[in-house]
Amino acid sequence: MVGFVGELNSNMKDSCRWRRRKEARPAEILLAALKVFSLKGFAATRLDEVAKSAGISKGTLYLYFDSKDALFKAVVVEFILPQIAKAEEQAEDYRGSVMELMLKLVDQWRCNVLETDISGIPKIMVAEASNFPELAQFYLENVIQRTRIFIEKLIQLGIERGEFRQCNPKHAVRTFLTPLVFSAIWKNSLAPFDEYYDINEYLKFTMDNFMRGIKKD
Amino acid sequence: MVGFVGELNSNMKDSCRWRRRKEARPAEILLAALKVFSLKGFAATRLDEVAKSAGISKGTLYLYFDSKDALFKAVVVEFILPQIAKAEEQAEDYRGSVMELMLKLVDQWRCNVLETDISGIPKIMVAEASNFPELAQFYLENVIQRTRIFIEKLIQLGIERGEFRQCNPKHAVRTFLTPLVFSAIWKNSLAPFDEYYDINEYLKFTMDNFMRGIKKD
Amino acid sequence: MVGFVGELNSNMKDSCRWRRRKEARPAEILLAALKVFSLKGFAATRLDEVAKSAGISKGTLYLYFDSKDALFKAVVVEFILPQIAKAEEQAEDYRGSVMELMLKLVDQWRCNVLETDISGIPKIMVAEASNFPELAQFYLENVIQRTRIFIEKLIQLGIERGEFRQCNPKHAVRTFLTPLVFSAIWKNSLAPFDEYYDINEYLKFTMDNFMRGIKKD
Amino acid sequence: MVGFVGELNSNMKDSCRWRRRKEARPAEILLAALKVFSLKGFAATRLDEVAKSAGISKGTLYLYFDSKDALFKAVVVEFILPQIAKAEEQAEDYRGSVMELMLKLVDQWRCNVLETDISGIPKIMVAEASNFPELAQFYLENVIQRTRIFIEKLIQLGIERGEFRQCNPKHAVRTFLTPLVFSAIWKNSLAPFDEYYDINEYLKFTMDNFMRGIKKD
DNA sequence: TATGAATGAGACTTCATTCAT
DNA sequence: AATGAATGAAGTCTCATTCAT
Repeated sequence: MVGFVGELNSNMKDSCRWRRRKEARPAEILLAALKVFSLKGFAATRLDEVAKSAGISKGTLYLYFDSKDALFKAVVVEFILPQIAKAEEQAEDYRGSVMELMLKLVDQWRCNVLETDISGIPKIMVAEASNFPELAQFYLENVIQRTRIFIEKLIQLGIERGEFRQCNPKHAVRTFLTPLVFSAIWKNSLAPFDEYYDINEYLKFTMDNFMRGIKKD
Repeated sequence: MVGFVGELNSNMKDSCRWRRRKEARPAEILLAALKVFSLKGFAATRLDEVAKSAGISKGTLYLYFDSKDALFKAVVVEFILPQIAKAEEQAEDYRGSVMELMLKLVDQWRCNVLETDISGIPKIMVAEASNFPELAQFYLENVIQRTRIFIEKLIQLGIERGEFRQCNPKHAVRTFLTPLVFSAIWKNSLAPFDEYYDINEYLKFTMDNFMRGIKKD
Repeated sequence: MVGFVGELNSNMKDSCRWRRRKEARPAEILLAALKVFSLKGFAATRLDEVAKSAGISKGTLYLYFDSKDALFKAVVVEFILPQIAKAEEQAEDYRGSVMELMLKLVDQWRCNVLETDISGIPKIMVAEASNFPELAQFYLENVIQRTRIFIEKLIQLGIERGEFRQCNPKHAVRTFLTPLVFSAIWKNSLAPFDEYYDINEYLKFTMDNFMRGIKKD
Repeated sequence: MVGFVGELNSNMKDSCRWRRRKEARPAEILLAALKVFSLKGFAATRLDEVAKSAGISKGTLYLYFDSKDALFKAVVVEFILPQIAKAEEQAEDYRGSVMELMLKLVDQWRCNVLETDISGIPKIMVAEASNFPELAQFYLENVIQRTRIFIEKLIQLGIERGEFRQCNPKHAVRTFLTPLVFSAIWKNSLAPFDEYYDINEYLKFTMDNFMRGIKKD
């Protein structure tokens, strides 16, 4: 439930609260911070709450992060970069049609991001971009653009192979990515107030419709 | 005068919480507040700044709005409801294919929302939903669900008329709306940091691809 | 007792606490701050205490001064510069021997600085110089060096007129000023713990001995 | 071992408050603390910095000193008392004129105090007196007054021997000591920001002028 | 109606002190 | 004896809100 960071803690029982845990602390703090930032946004997040949620005192936060700003940036940077890397790896040795690969990537993304706390990051980036310009810049360059380039190549390949119709890949990329990002944002904002809706079904439909629209013939 | 909004709230507890205090409409205040909230988010918005931007003193704000919360809610409610009404009107007397109507609605929405300050509202709703549960509830019921139902009927009609293939309209609605909402969110968050990109072209492509995917054959 | 700043308040009774006093506030705050800084030093001074001593709330301090640092600097700058100007004026139209003038200046200094709260400033400058390098720089240039140059000219004149023996004025200046500055420092540090001692008598003796040592023959 | 200091405190309440906890002398700690306290003042001194400067961990400080207060007091007491004793010894067997002895003492003081880190102590005493009343009391009794009495006897002797003119020794003592103490204070406060100035020359001049003023004829 | 000076609760942050190792 | 991670009290500073004018 806590995603990949949780693994670091999995062999630690609550009983060892008294243990020195310098190694594990940052990951625990980041996880707690991700949760609270995702829920409340940057300004409304109280460091007290993050600390309590991480099982430490407020002062201890400052042993690991210089400031609330630094913690926020670390949350974004530390959680998101491994996801990009992981996605790129998955694509590397793929054999098969571009369409199949793209659907597979959607599935990976669903498992690794959408269904974990990491899904909170797009929302906090979107909400706080103008308050953290350098972070926004960083995110754009290292996450957004990197992803766009990666997907654009696939679409280009699909066009060349005759899987996809002739079209502007720049638009196609964004059309493909929008439902993914949006479902993460929605899940962490209004979905809890909305009636139940199976996001899997949505992704399936949306992607199917995307492929119907973009495939040749 | 106030009744319009009041009616919509009639099924909410404490409904008059974000009603304006005075009859005179401080449109400048709401406009200024919309701008600042859209840019900074709720918590990072300073009432000082809103007041200055509206050309009044901070104290005067309190003649019209009970609190920062109330101002925020008023911004959302006052700007967004007329948009829904306007969209519904436009559909009413339409003669022509469903597809044409839907594309026309996209265009209307682009002019009336995306290219105005109103486009800031989806972002602030998404960012602050969990900090304003009643507002989230209100927004969902009066904006999101109302829009969904409206569009769902169109899609249903399209299917019945044989314009669209047989499919689950619930998913189709969300697939259709996602690019609209997302482009508004993006414009008010990361777009200013992104390279230039013509959002019109994006909407055209996305909607075209949506229609290619959903049309019969 | 409060010195020249007090005059600004002299026509205001306590009863008008409820009055707007934007004009008078800064002077009141500076006076209170001077007292507390003089007593406790910079770091040990609590803004709560300054505020209470000035009869205002903690937040009000920030309407007039950006930070504790800014308040501290303002205290030094605002109180000390007028003293320098006043001293220079007094010297301007003097007719008489240099020795008489210098003794008169000592007397003026005693009345205007030593016996007022302003005497606290040399101590706080000395104590905090290394924590406020720019302030130290400012103080040296605008207070210390200006005073030295002023006195050096007098001594030079005394030598030329044959009142004083041939000597290095650079050293004579410092020899003359040291007891003045030191008595201000002492009064605001260890004197309260010391046995009673008439500082007037000290100044008289010290200056008399200085003049005995420096006069011709 | 500890007795030496202990005896001096025997007439003070709570005298052992600033005694070292262990017998082993952490001379490095006191030296490091002297430096940092002299530079920054009491409150602005971080125990982290003292520890680092002494090459130990922050926790280790507490093996030797009960608190920051205790460390501060120990610094003052441990460094200053031996200086007094040393000065008194030097005077003991002196054969020659009082004037010569006094100038010799100035020279000793210059070597042993002014040119060492011990010169920082007068500044920190002056800066922190009111925050450490008992320490101020102790310093006055065991350093200031002891020195005054010592010098007063010399001056008295000088008057009796006809070296000095008839004058009030109480004032003469302070006039003699002021330049010494002040030069130590200055060196550790504003001097680093001031233009270069040879403090030796100053002392020579000042003492020469003092003697010119006080000698018979 | 409009102002803006004043407030004070509440947040971030620091750092002396503790204590399990 | 020595460490350094952890704590939490206390301070600076912010800003929504009030209220006398």
